[in-house]
Amino acid sequence: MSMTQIAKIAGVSSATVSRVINGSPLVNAETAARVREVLEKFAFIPDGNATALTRGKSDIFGLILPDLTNPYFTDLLDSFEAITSSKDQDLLTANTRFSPQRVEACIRRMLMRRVDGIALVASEVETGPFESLMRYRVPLVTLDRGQAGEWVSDVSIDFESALEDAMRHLKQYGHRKIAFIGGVAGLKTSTTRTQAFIKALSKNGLRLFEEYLQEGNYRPDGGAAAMSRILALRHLPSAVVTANDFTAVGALQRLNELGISVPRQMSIIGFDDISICSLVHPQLTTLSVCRDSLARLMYQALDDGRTSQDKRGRLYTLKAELVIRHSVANLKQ
Amino acid sequence: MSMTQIAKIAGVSSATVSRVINGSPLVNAETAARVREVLEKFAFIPDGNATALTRGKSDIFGLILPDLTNPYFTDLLDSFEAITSSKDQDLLTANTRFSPQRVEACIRRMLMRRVDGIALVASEVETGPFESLMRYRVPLVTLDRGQAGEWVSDVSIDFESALEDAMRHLKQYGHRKIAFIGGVAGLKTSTTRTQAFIKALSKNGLRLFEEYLQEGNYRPDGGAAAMSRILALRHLPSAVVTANDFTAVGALQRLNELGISVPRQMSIIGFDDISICSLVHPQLTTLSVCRDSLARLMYQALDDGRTSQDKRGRLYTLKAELVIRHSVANLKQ
DNA sequence: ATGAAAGCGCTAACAG
DNA sequence: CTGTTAGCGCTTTCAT
Repeated sequence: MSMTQIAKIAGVSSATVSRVINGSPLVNAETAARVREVLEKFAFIPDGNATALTRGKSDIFGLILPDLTNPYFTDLLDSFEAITSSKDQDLLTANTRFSPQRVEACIRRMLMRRVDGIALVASEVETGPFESLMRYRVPLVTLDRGQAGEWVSDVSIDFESALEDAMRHLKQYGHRKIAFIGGVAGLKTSTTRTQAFIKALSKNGLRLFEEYLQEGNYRPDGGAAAMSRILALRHLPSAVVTANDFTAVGALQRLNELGISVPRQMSIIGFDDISICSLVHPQLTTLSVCRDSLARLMYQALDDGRTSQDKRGRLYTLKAELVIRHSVANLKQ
Repeated sequence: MSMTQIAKIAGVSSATVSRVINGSPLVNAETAARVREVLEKFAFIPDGNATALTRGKSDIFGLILPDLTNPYFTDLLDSFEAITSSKDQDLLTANTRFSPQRVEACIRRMLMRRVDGIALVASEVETGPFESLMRYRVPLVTLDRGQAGEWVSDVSIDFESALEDAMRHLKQYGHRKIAFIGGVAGLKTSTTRTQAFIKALSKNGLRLFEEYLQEGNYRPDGGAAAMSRILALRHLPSAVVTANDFTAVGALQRLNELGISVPRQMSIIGFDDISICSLVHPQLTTLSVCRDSLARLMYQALDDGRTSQDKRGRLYTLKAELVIRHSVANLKQ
């Protein structure tokens, strides 16, 4: 069933049908009613491909995520989908599983669909793809890259100030020896977080112990492994801060396995505030990143890029907030 | 940049360019090479909307999920995406958040995109939408509805045999008083699971206590609330089985909060085997549903519907497997 | 207020 | 092997 057929049946032209469907005001009320009747009778659904073809835009957005196993990202998806679907737009989702090749592949697929914008959350990607993307003039927004460019915006979490808050909290509670489990060494996001940790330490006049800087992989197993390494150290820290909650949960699990009491014998602070934080025992103190705000910012960046005549991408920053639960001990009591 | 332009530059017709792009064998190697050169030079990406329009199919699949907060569903998404992207197909994701209205809305959007198939995981939906869908002849596959029809297949988890395994396990360990936390009353999937539990009890010669049948909501808070209700009972069960892991995790959390030791004072068995199961303490014994198999089955059902001339949908069943971890006590020791 | 017609970018007969 | 051509279904001037 096509618009032309509907038109024929309703005794009008396809142009009129199109106008009715798109709510154009320049259609006689009676005609419109008649058309609508036919439309309903045949439960007509216009072909979006044709629409996209003529309009040159698709009302589809693309979201590229690195790990659908991590609630942080699926929460982001959740929030992002809520926005697009509320605007009657579609969402193309892709998962790179940390593979740069897959990033290329799905960007290409999205470009084929002529998406109206791409939200790229794949920190492992170098600048290469972006430059090649520019020629297609698709609004792009990235997460935690900390740099913008033509057609590409970025929203970054303010790790520094968040980690400062965490350090202050730990310091107040009497912690002096604090370890950090980061992400995969080499990735830019990992460096950012580790540097932020180091800076936060010094800002609070806390000493940095090299062996307290451990590498993780943003996943629980990495957190568990790093925790084991920390526990093997001659001098144990009293608290561990992690690059993300998923890591923290893994660390906690290892501690639980070994019968080491949290927070009595070891304190933990995570990052993100994924729902598991309040599902595990003890509930995890963490630095909360609001995924709704994140999604809103990213969507807005994309939308701005589409709407405004200005091609320049912007830099957005989002604060994380310390959420105190039960994984940090007060050593001063 | 369009195919016609590429054609002009390469000094051929757009048909030839099309052939080159689609790897048609009937193109002279030299011509092909020349075209490819131009294609590369301009980093040409064909317009998928035009392709979809002419071909009448889009190479897009739709996946409709009820709750992106539940790892069970995002795992399914993960697996499903792996399949589609490996075939260079796109995936439109939608989240209904348990709202039937949103189901309608996103089905409509997917129909507009002329998706090649829809995987609908939204148990709360009545048959209505399906019948109206049939007229569009889009392959559809549902989860846990247990019925097929024209153009709609279904893959269902075999709750009965899974729960029988669970009951046998509990019985062997000396459990006699077993509670069940189900889903939202009224939903078909909930009834299915509760009935399966009841049947499994009787198959194992175990007695059913009406007050041990508690309602949940498939989410942790529902599990926690139900657990509280169970704990308020005069005669406590020694074990609790839940309709899904998310519920079990909530129940466990409540138990942990109250200082009730699992499994010493209360045993738990979940359903699904989401990753949190091995992240919480103690690690949860559960009935594992392989999401990869699930996704593969659903995809296959969709693909069959597309390929085969036979319009009939099929019924698929997937077994769940008991995974023994540390949340069930052996009362006989 | 409505229709005719051109065209979006691509594919697939059909010719040659 | 390659080009011509006729659409696919919709939107959008431009007339009327």
